[in-house]
Amino acid sequence: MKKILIVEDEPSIAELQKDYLELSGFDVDLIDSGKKGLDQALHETYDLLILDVMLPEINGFEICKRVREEKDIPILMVSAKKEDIDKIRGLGLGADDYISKPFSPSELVARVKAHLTRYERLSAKSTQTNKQIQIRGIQIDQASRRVYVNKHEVVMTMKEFDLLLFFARNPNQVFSRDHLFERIWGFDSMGDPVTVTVHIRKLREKIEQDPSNPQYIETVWGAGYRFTV
Amino acid sequence: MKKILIVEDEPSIAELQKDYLELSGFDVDLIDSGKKGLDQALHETYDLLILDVMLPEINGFEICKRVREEKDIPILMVSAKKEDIDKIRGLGLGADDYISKPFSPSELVARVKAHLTRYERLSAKSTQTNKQIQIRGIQIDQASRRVYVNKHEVVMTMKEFDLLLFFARNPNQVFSRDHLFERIWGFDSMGDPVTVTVHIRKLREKIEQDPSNPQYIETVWGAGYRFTV
DNA sequence: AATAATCATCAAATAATTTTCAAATATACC
DNA sequence: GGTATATTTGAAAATTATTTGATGATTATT
Repeated sequence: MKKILIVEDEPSIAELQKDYLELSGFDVDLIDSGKKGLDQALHETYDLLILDVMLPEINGFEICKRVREEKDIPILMVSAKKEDIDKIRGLGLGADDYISKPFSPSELVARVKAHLTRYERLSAKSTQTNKQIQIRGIQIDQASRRVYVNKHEVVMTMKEFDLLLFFARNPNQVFSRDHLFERIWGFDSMGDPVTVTVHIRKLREKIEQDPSNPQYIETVWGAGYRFTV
Repeated sequence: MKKILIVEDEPSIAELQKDYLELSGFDVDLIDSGKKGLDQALHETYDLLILDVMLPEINGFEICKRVREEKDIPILMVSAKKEDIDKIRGLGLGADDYISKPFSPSELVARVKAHLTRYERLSAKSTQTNKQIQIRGIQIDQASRRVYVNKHEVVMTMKEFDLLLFFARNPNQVFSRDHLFERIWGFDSMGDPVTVTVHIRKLREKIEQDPSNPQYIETVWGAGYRFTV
């Protein structure tokens, strides 16, 4: 869950922001003074910062600049004054975005989400991990089409891989030979579904400890096969 | 000088954008069709992209998605429709910002500047490494287009270099011949994807110890090729 | 304009996968 | 327990994909 810090001294606005962001599933902290806000931002870990420009003690510009020196998180500035907006733009403060008051709460939420998404994209190459399927001792990397059984790589042929992937994506369901043939081979493919059997065997030889006693791909008599989790 | 690509089919708007951005010191290219725009965006180097959503042939969403898969530059989407704006937000396209028509030119310039600044800030750390790719025994210097295998320079032709660079940027992923052909040769390029094969071989002859037993660019039967790290 | 380098095309050779088939084995039902 | 039905298995045949070398076309360089 993403943590957001809001530094805003006007209670009504602060509460409005907090409510909407929490409703969208964020973990929100609220602070009403610039001094405390800066301290909190520097010493706690947040994923995003929302700063009001006009604040007691230390203003939003100053906080932005100071935080930016140390932290690399998205910072959104909020202000009612047009001059402020220009200042945010012009001055190289390192703010990521600005929102002018009055703003619609949904606009705020949209911006927050956009910045968090972008930040994730730029910082971590998280794209790699979401293509991985891990089921019991079997790990499937879709992008590289590699399969590991108990951490050891097992080289699969195309049909074997497709079959395994299909099972892994639909575990604990029984599929008939005909059904599997349609799904993996294509519904307009000519040929005989019995060929599925042979591939099941090949697959078992590669992933099962004892292929005649399968622990992953089980035979369901009269119905088909099931990848058991 | 920062290079910007605008993909916009309405000449009056396109010219307006171009004029203002050039006045602000940017180097601007203008393209009026989605297909050509995507091709240009993928094969030239730009610092920022401005995409109209409604375009002939290929729309802005599609371009955004495809460019994002390869390039890590700010993308601004432009649209008149409110539904589009919502779509840009909602769909995880990877757009960095959206601008609704009609827009003030100064607003556009401000946004462009903001995104370029932010992007520079974020990539500042990795800037050195950005131009150099080092994978196992292979070092690629993008700026000079030089390749070193085990510290020894290997001279590459254009296609060989492009192919290697693409693989190096996307390691451990299987790409089909068709996919590679689209990416390296351009998606609207006529010709046959089998030509990829020949270049793969040439590349292997240059970077592999034993080209018939490749350690870097592996053949994944029935699926394509994979640059293994 | 000549030369060199690169790129595209093709067909033969090779390699790997997929399919087929029949015998063997297992399961369900009477 | 016996029979019909379903599944497994092994090996060979058929198919499909990839590699390779040679050749002509294109492009850049001198």
